[in-house]
Amino acid sequence: MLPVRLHPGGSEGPPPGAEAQPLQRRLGRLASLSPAEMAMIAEACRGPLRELPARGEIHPEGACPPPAALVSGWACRIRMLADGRRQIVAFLLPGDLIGRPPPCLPAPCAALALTRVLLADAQPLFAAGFTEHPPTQTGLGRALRAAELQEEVLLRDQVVRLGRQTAYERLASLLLELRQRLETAGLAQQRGFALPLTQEVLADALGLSVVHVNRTVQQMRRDRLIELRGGQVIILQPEALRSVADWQDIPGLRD
Amino acid sequence: MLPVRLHPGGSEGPPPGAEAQPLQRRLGRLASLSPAEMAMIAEACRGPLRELPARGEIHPEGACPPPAALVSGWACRIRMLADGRRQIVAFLLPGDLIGRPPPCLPAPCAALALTRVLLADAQPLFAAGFTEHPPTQTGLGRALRAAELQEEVLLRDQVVRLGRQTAYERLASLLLELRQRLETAGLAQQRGFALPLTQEVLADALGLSVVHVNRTVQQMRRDRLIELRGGQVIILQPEALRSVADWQDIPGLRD
DNA sequence: CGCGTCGTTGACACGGCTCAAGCTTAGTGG
DNA sequence: CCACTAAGCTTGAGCCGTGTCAACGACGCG
Repeated sequence: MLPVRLHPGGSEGPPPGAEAQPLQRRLGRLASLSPAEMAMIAEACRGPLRELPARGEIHPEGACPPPAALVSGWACRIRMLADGRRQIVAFLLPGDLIGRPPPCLPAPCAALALTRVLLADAQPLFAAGFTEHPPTQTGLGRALRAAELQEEVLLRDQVVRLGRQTAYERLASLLLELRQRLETAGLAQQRGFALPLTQEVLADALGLSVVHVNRTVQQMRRDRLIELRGGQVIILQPEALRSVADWQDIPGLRD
Repeated sequence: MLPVRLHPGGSEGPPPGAEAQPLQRRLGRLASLSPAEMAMIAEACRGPLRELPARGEIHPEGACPPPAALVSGWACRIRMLADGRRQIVAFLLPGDLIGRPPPCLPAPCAALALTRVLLADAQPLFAAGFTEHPPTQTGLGRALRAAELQEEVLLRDQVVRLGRQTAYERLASLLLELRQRLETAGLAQQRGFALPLTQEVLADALGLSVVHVNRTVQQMRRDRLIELRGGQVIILQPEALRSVADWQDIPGLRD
C-alpha cells in the first residue's frame, strides 16, 4: 500500500479542491496573481491528473517532457552513473514545476516519484506565461520565471553542500531547505514537517552512504537539534541548526 | 601584469571585431539567428565594455546585477561559508551570460573574475529576447533561453561530480566540460585548450583540497591521460578520459 | 637579488565508506 | 491471529580517500 506518511492529516485525505493549494500558494508568493490567473491554476489542478505510485518514473533521462506541476507527493530529479552510483540532484515538492515548455534541452536527469504523486498538466500555464506574452508582462509569467530561478538557487545550495560541507552540515542544511519549501506550499509548520524519505534516499541526495546518514542522524538526535521518527521531523533548535548549516533563507522575487 | 595565458594566440591580441565571436558563435549554435540578431550581438560586443582585472568582483553575493555577456577571460560564480570555505559553483567562459533581466532573485553567489575579463552589456539582447517578445518567438529569445537551460545542465553535472565522483573522476569530468564549452566558443581544439586556473581554483571548484588536486593531476599525468603545464591542457586519451568521467556531451537545443 | 605566488612532496590524522550482522517494523498469506 | 518475509534502521570493525600541516622548490616580477 501507499506510505501512510504521505498525508499525515488522517485517512480521509485532503478536502476536495485542496489539490490546487500548494501550487496556488507557491506561485502566489512568487508574484502577485490576478483572480483569472489563480483560477487558471485551480483549473489546471482540477483537470485530469496523472497519478504515479512510489518509485514510478515521471520521465526518463534524456527526455523532453511537457510541463507538469507536482500537485501532491514527493519526487526527485536523479542521475545515475554507469556503475550504479546514484545522485539525487533535487527534490520536487508539491507546488513545484517539472518539465519546461519547448524549446527545451533533453533533461540530463530522470524524474522519479518518491511517494505516490499527482501531476497536473502545466502546459496552459506556461503557454499563458511564456508563449503568448513575454514572461515579464503577466503575473503568472513572473511567477513561473521566479520558480525557475528559485530552482537554480536550490541547485547552487546543493553544490555548496556537496562540495564544502560535512555530513552533519549537509543534513542540517537539507532539512532547513525542505522545511522552508514545504512551508511555502503550506505543508510545514515552523518546527515540524512530514519527511517521507528513507535514509537511503537521503544518502543519495547528500552524497553519503546510508550507514553514514544513519550515524549522522543519530548524532543530531543526541545533540538534541532534531527529532526524527516515523517520517516526521521536529526541529528542536532552529537557530542552532541554521548556524550549523550556515543557512540563509531562499530568497523571494525582487524587481 | 595580466596572465599571458589568456590569449595564447600571441602578444598582439585578437584582431579588431573578434570580441563578438565567442558570443555569436555560442548563441548561433543554440538557435538559428537572423542577420539582424547577429548584428545586435556584434553591436553589444562593440559597445562600451566593462573591464576587470583578475580577482575583480563582477558582482557581490546578494546582488541583482543587470544582464552582461562575458566577452573575454574567465570568471566564476562562487559561494563562501561563514568560516571561509569557498565553493566555485560554476565557471563562466567567453560567450556566457551573467546577470538576468528583472524580475530576478538576489544572486546567491558572487561572480568573480579569474583572469582579466571584458563584459558587454547584454540588456538589449534580453530586452529583445524576453521583454518585447515571448522568448519562443525570436531566434535570439530561443538562444538566450537555451543558454539558461544549458547553465542548469552544467549545474546538475556539478552536483553529480561533487556528490558521487572521486577526485580523479571529478577532474576528468571538469576538463571535458571545459573543453567542450570552450570549443563551442571557438577557444579549444579537439584535444587541447588554455586553462588559466591555479590548482587552488580547481580545488574550490572540485570540492577538494589544493594538495589533493595536485596529487590527482599528477596521477592523471602518470596515467598519460592528459598533459598540463603552463596553463595549457592536452588531452592525450579522450576516450579513456570520457570513460573515467562517465561523461556525456552537453546537449544542444531540441524543440 | 629578494620576495611572493604557485606547484610539489611527505607524514599523519580523520571523516566517511564497506562489509557484515542483528534488529525493528509493517505487510502478507495461511 | 500468527508465522513469515522484506524493507528499513542500527551498530561495530576496519580500511581508504582525502584533509591538514609543514617544508621545500620553481618561477616570475619588481
